[in-house]
Amino acid sequence: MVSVAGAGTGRGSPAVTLVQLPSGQTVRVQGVIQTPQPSVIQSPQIQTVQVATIAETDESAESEGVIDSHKRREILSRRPSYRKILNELSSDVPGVPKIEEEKSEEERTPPNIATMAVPTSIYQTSTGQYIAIAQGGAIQISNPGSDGVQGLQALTMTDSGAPPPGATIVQYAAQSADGTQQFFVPGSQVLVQDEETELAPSHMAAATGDMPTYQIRAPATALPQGVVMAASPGSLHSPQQLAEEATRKRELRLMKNREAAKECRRRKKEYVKCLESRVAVLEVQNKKLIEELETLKDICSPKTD
DNA sequence: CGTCGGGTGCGTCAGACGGT
DNA sequence: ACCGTCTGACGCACCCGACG
Repeated sequence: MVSVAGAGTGRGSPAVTLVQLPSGQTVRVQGVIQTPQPSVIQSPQIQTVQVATIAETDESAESEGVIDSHKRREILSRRPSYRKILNELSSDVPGVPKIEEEKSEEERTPPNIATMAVPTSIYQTSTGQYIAIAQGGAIQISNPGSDGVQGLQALTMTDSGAPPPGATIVQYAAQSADGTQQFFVPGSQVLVQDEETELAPSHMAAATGDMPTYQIRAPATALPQGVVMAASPGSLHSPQQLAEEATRKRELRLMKNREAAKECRRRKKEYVKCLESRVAVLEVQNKKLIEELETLKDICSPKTD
């Protein structure tokens, strides 16, 4: 699980130990005695761990009477942000990767767009994705909430044999297909029909490799079923329109929350991995401390027969 | 082969939290 | 105060190995 390779353990020079973590990551661990920190227990790195384990230390805190009930309640009710905790960990431990801060849409869009061939139009979908249509007709989708690898998806335009009147089929390889997606393009609409969802009502994300079909339609008189045009509140009149607007808002909220939940789970997994790595590192440190303590004991109190 | 239990991922809801 | 985001909790579906 964790392999340790000693390197430069000579006295007087900083002892460096290479620790092979389960994830394959190699971490350099310095000899603790040479480091300025007086005690491992008082290491500032522990503070961030305490944030996540406060609930478990509730009993001891109560027995000590150090924290009054109000304060404790306030602390207990505060949920940890995996990003914050991990970033605090990262600032303490250089080897720990940071979770990238979410950038504002204005900030994170340009790098993706910059790699494109001067798009003539950039649109945002109802799922938060950005769609850029270049002058050559190429369509690229950038997913602001995803990794860089997934962030840019290339669409391929295909002229099938007999497309529906006024429709162009656009295909792209999606990393995950989560239900029907809709996005709106002024002058034309794009309807994503997730065949996986339609044919098999399974919600599992095993649709990797499936090819949802985009249909770009001209703003015809009748909208395709399932497509809801974004309407400004001022243009709503009838109760039916209000209900549709409420439904649309709810769908949008659910969609965003769905994505947020995915992202949260991803961060949580990353956070747990980080903690496991720290456990591995601290175990190695602890082992080395014990060994050094034994060595010092031998030096200070040689055996006398 | 059918069943059971554990593990995992997903969607949704509710509530806390932070920004405006 | 309002709104968007984040995250714990819950229920559900699916997968997989163990077991009879």
